Amino acid sequence: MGEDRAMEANDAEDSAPGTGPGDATARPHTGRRRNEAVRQAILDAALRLLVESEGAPITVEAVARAAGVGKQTLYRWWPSKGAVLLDALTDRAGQDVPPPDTGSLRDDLRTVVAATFDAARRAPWAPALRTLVREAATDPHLAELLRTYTGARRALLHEVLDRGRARGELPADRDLDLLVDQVYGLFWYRFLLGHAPLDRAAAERLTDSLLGPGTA
Amino acid sequence: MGEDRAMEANDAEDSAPGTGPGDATARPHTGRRRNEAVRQAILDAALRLLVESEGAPITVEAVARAAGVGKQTLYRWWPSKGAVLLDALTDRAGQDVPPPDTGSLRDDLRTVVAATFDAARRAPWAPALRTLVREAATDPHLAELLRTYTGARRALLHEVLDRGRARGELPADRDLDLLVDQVYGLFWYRFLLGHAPLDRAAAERLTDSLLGPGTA
DNA sequence: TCTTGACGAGACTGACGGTCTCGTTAAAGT
DNA sequence: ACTTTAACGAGACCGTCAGTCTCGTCAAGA
Repeated sequence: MGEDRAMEANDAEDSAPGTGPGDATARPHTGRRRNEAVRQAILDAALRLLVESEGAPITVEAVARAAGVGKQTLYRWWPSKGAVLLDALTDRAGQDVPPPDTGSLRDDLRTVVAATFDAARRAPWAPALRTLVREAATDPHLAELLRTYTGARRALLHEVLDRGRARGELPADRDLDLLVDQVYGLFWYRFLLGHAPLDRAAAERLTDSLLGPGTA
Repeated sequence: MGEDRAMEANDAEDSAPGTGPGDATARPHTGRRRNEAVRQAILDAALRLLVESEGAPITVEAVARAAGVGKQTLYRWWPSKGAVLLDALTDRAGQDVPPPDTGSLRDDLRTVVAATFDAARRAPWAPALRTLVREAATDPHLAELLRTYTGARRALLHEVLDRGRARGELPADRDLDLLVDQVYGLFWYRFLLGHAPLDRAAAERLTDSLLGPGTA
C-alpha cells in the first residue's frame, strides 16, 4: 500500500535546454527528496495510536501530531486516513503462519481455532483490530482490504478441513464452507460484541461442536 | 425511547384542586400534546431513507427534511440519530414473533434459523440493516442499542435450546451460549461479508451441524 | 546561486451531529 | 374568551473532523 506517486524520470534527456516541456509526462526529478524517516515516523505513530486506541476513532491530526509532521505531508503520500492505518498495520503486523498439518483433523482444527482466539485476545492487536474494523465501516478502501484478508483466512482453514475430509475424518458431503464460517462467524461475533469469552475452553468446545464430541 | 425532559415542577402549591397528585414527580400534563402523525412521518422517512440508502450514510437533516419536520422535533423524542434509525427499523420491520415451541428441538431450531436467514434476505431490509450496522460503528449510542437488540435475540434462541435440553434432546452439559453464538455468528458473518448465501439449504445444514445429522 | 519540491505549521472549507432560539400553534384549565 | 403550557417548523449556531490550500523554510541537484 505504499502509494508512491509515479515520478520516475524516463526522460530522453533533452529536458532542460532542448525542446523543453514538449512531452509533459516525463521530466527528471529535481528538488528535495522524500525523507524516509518521515514515512517511518508516520507509520510508527499510526500504529501506536491504533494499538492504544481502545475502540476510539483516530483522527488524522492526532497521527500527524504524534509523528511531528504536518497534515499535508501525510496526504502527500497517502490518499486517505484509512490508507495510512492500513499501511501501518500491514507493514508491521504479524505474518500469517501456515496452518498445522499433524495428520489429525481434530488436533489441527483445535490448534487453528485456539490460535485465532488467542491472537485476538493478545495485546496489543485486539484494540487495533477493533478500531480498524470500525474505520472500515465508513472507508470503502479499508473494507475491501479487510474482505481480502478474511477471505485468505477462510481459504487457509478450508485447506485444513479439506485434508481432514480426504483422510476420511469428515463425511464426504459435509459442507466445509459452512464449517469455516461457523468458526470465523463465532469468532468475529464474539470479538466485536464482546459478550462472551474467546478463551481456550471456548475453542475446545467449538471444535467438539463442529466435529462431534471426541471419542477419546 | 421517549426521553421526556424532566421539568417536573414539584410544587406543593395546591395548584389543581381535587387532583390529589401529592407526589412530587407526577404533574398533570398541560399544553399541546405530542402529534402522533409527526412521529409516524419521521419513522416513515427514516425507514424509507434507510431502505433506499445502499450503504450510504444517512444524515439527520435528510430525515428531518424528508419528514417535513424540524430537527429539534426529532431530538425531542429520540436521543440520537441512531435511535431514530433503529426505532424505524424495529418498529415496522419484523415483529419479534415468539419462538416456536413444537415439542421438537430440531423443528424449532430449523424454523428460527430459516426465519432469521429469510428475513435478512427479504428486500428491502437487507440494505437497511447493513446501513444500520455501519452507522453503529461510529455511533456509540446506536452500538449500545444494537447490542441490546442482539442480546434479546440471543435470549430468545437460548430459550428454545433450553426447552429442548430439558426434554433431553440435547446433552445436559452442552454449551447453549456457544450454540446460540454459532447461529448468530454465522448469520452476521455471512450477512455483512456477503461471500456465501444465507438460504434455506444453509439453514438446514447449519441445524444439522449443530444437532448432529437427523436420524430421520 | 538558483530552481525545485518536501517539509512543518496552521488557516481554511465543507459535512455532519447535536443544541439553541424564535415565532407559531394546539391542547387543556379557568 | 383568556391564559398557560409545551409541541411544532425553521434555521442559526457550535464543535469536530477529513481533506485542501498557503506560506515560509529547508535540502538536493544543476
